[in-house]
Amino acid sequence: MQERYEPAAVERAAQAYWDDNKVFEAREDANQDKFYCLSMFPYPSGRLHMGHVRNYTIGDVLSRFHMMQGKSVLQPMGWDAFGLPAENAAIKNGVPPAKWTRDNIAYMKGQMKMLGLAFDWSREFATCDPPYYHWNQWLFLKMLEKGIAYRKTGVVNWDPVDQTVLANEQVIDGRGWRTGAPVEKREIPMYYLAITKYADELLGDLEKLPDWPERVKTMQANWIGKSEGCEISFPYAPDTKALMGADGALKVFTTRADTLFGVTFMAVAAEHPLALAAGAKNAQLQSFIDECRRGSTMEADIATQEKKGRPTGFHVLHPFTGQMVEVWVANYVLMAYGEGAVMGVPGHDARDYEFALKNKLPIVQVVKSKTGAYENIDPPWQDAFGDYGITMNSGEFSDLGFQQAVDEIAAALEKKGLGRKRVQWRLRDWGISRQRYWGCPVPLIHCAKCGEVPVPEKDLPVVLPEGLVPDGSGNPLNKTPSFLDVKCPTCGADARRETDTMDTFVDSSWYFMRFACPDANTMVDGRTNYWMQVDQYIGGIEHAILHLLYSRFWTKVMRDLGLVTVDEPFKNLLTQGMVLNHIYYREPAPGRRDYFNPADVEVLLDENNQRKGAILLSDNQPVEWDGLGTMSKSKNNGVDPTSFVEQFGADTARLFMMFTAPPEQTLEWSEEGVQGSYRFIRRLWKAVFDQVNAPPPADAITITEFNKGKLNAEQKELRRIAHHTLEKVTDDIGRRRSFNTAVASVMELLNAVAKFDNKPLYGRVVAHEALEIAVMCLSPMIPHVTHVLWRELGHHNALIHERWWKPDPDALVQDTVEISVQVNGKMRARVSVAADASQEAAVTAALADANVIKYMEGKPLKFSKYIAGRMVTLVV
RNA sequence: GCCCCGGUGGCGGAACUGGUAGACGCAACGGACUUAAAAUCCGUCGGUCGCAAGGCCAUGCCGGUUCGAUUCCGGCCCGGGGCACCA
Repeated sequence: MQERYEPAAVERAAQAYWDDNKVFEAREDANQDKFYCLSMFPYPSGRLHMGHVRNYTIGDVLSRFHMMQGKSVLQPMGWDAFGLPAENAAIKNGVPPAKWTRDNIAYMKGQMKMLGLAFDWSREFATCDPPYYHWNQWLFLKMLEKGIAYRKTGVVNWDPVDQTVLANEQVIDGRGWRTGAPVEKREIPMYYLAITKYADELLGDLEKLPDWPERVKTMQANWIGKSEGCEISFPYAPDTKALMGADGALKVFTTRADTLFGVTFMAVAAEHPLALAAGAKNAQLQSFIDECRRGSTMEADIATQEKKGRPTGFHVLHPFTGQMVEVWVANYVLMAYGEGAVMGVPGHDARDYEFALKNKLPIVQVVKSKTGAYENIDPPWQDAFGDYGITMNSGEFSDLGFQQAVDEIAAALEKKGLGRKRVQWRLRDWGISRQRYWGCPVPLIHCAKCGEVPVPEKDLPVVLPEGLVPDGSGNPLNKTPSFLDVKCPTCGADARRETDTMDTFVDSSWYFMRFACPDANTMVDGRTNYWMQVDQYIGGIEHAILHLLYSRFWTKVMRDLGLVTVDEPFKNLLTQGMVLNHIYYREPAPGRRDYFNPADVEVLLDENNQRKGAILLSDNQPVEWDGLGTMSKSKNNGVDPTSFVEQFGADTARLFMMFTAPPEQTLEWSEEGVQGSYRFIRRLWKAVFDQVNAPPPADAITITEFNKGKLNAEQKELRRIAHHTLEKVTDDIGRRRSFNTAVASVMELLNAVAKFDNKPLYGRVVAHEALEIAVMCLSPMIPHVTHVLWRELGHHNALIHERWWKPDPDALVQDTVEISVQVNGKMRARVSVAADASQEAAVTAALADANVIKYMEGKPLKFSKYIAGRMVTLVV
């Protein structure tokens, strides 16, 4: 064994062994437990960033750990290959998206291989491969048959200069990113998937996911947003009857029917039919409606914009009092939620209150608090009273609690035919049409005679032509006759192919099922039922809602079509935190910033070890610090995985990421931390080197039942630490997924080995066993170096093929334990008691301590408790 | 604006079910080795009072529950993620 740790040689040797022996090719084996471990597949953006490395390392640690538990492990990798950046690159460089994407995949795959990840590459695919997206199209047609996929209009961002639809991220301050033209909202026909049909199940089945983070489930539940409330109809007043040309009513949905008597106005969205009809008769109102139609479609923008409204001049009637209530158009009412109209109750809703104050509308109090606050205050008071309380000023419905008021009002409305209780979901159906080239084609044909005709199954997949180069002005498929021109499958006449492609979330909604059977000539096969569910899914918290919800929905649709047996795709979910680095810059001119990579900057500390500034190493001149941010090209604070591995090796990168922060938290990059991880691996290498290169021990015998009892106290203690470490690491990786504490405990073990005297009889055997445990425990995190060290410790079997050891119960027993003693909640002493001491014995020992006696001040004991192995608490 | 999460020494973090706050690592400081540097090894390391034993303060801020709160409850401040066409 050589004394020096050389990561490049070690990693080459270990990777060669794994490749040559196809160690990570997964096999379906009915006699073994299976473990399907999946990291979210990447978008092939060009190069791996450290966030990817972190994500895949977490998955790799778990995969290797479960392999060593004797499970049949599947850890696949693929590419989420359709999407906007490829089109942007094409616009910039004139390269077809397909070529750009496939080049990126080749480069990033090389980077992944360098990291020694235990991927089964035989199952790799990209979502832009026709044999994959074939089944997007096939399932879309099945959904069309079932009525889950359907057509309706939807609102998009429209760039009037480029005559093209823009993604939200292409809208900058309300203007098109390329043209600078003010963006308009435009309604166009689109295809939708009826995810709302599954709203109840998607909400209820969150209970079937005990191993998901609570916060993700909460976010999903709030997103689905089940509200129980009332639908209420406000009949048209005569003026509105005349406008709309018929009897009718303005429908609203509310969760606060108890405030119905507080209605002082109605508000409808700019797209509401009543608004459109009124606008046609009133130029001023029409210009306000036009103003609302400009600007962003994003909810965050709508919710933060100034609340504006205009009266329509038309009225509806209150369902109980018959009073005339004026209808307003307001920019904060969303057409997509509920009925696109709300009743305005300024006394008891914060947004309505703000709106009423601004527009000088009356405010009426109809609920008072149970405690007396907000009782009969002359409006306008300082704020809306939004809490539940007791109704007042509500005719026959006064003096009721919230639930009773809602129940009685709903019943009365139902009798009049003007309302009923119902459930409203916040969740909206999923619009999947994209007016873009680089995506999966929607398999439909438009025929002048037959209308919209599905592409027959035998003609699937509809293959996307790969050589086109978008130029930013619309979808190039619309200029490609070879794609566009097609015969109608029904009547044979000339017809036109649909040019919309699918949202890329479709591609990622079932890729995890295809990894089970990437070569199948059906969508999925029996192997999918073998591998599903994904036992462990790992990815960024930014996917907590959309991707995970769409995948759950898609899985349920496939289940209902009889394609799979599972109804939830991901058993256990880990949402990993982001990787941050420091940001440094100089401002050579106002508004212009030059950013510097943290690797080229030295931090200056003051006498208290506090950061006082930083200088650029190349010129020793100061640079400004702008805090921490995600690694990005624009801030020049990225760390390139390839050059990192060349310098330190993959194991150091992996160890640093696993040790520095728990997986769910953000991770701050630190050059010193990297050095620390590298140093630890060198220490481990040196410890094994010292062990195997010392002269052969006279006591080269294993720890057996026979001689365990002959160990001295120090040897027993090292064995206890070693087996305790094994126990803790097994639990930390297997149950808690707490990799940083697992590493920390092995560090403690190695510290103990360093202090250990291996000269006496059995000493070297005990040290050898401790090092074997350290190497095994670290192997999921740093697989290359441990692969080599395991061999050096005398094992013929490769470490990845070893079964994970179980701690020796004999090694773990302790005769006495140190416990703490609290008097009246304050720590006062530590005493030693037998490990199996009773409460009585422990309390007696505690009461004998001098410091305890001092703080008891001779007072009688009122209460005592022994928390086994930890502490005694005494109250006087 | 709405939903969710987080805040602990100079720094990253630990404390798993309400029971020893600061494991492990980094930085810093002192020492050994060295012609020297690097590397390595040994030691100190929240604040404060004390010769010491030991005491007091301290987990973003304010308040509460409890024998006991980083942990539970209420209110606030700050930072981050998501908001449906970035993926």
